[in-house]
Amino acid sequence: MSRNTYIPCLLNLLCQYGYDGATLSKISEATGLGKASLYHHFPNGKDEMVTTVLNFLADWMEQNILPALKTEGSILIKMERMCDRLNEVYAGGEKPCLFAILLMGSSRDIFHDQVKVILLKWINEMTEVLSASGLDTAIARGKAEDVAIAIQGALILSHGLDDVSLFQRIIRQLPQRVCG
Amino acid sequence: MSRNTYIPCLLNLLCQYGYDGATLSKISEATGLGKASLYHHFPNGKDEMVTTVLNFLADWMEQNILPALKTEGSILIKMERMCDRLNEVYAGGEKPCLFAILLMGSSRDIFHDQVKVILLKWINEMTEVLSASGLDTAIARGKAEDVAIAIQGALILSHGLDDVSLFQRIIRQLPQRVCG
DNA sequence: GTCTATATTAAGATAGAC
DNA sequence: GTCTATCTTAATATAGAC
Repeated sequence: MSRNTYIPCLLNLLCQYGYDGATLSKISEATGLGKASLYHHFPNGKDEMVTTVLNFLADWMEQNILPALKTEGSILIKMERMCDRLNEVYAGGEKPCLFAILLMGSSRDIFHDQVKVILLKWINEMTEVLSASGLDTAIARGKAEDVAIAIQGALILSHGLDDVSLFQRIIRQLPQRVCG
Repeated sequence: MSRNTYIPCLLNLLCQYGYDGATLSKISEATGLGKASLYHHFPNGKDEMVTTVLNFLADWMEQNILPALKTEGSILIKMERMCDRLNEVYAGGEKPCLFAILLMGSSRDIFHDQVKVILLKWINEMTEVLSASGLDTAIARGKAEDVAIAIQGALILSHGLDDVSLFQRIIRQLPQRVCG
């Protein structure tokens, strides 16, 4: 069993319980591995597990979001494809964003730099695509930021209000909104 | 010393360290009270401290955000006044939102209901103001949600990217955007 | 590569003196 | 109303057998 086997399980635990709440006991139970076995796969303990998950998410973005932004077609099409993938990974708004989770509270100092790199890559890529369509660079950057803001905000509010329809509406309207 | 004395200190600790990270030891040090003294003021421990802070924030909203929305003037003016207060309470984007913090991770189950009530009150109030100006109710509701989404998303991104200019831009543009 | 058993630390919480 | 001292539990982490 490679350590990659446990990444989806770790991601779910972190999303559900947060960094502090995802204890080694819970991880042990969910993975079916004893604590000592977890340290065999992740010698640096929980922080290494989280870093591994973040690397996985960075890869996922590279292989899903960025290709969606580079497909042939209009900006509208590109944004629709990206939103489809975001809708998948956030399970229609049911699943919170690990980036936001790790940025709040005690885990922030540990993982902030890694999260920042991922978020920046996403926003930079959107900015580039929008610029390439002839938009002024500053305007493109602002629109890219607005997309990330809307996604993150919609996830927070959907969880806070127990109403995924907020996230779903944002996902549906975003492509048009970026083009408008 | 009433327990209200310690609310600003508790709020800061919770915003900085999160629910799990704001330990009784840190609270004891920051307030200058021993652990046993903290239990004198908050017999139910940390959860009662957090609930007290949430009640304070609900009051703060009642006395700051809602009045701003009810001042004389156009929707633009109302929104500008509300944004001024939000800019204050979030320290220009430097300070994270306790609601978002508590909604993520292990504290979610404990405080979700209380947070939901506060967020709903805010959104409902904005919806009412927008409706009163002649807007269709569903449209008004959507715009109100969009405001909350933009604020929450901008706070997340500003912290994630170490760049409060995102929050400040959103705060600046929101009033116009709601009216557009 | 997985386990049992355990070490170490720190968390939340309480008793009882002053 | 605040304190010192202590209790209980659970967290991360490790040693060493298999």
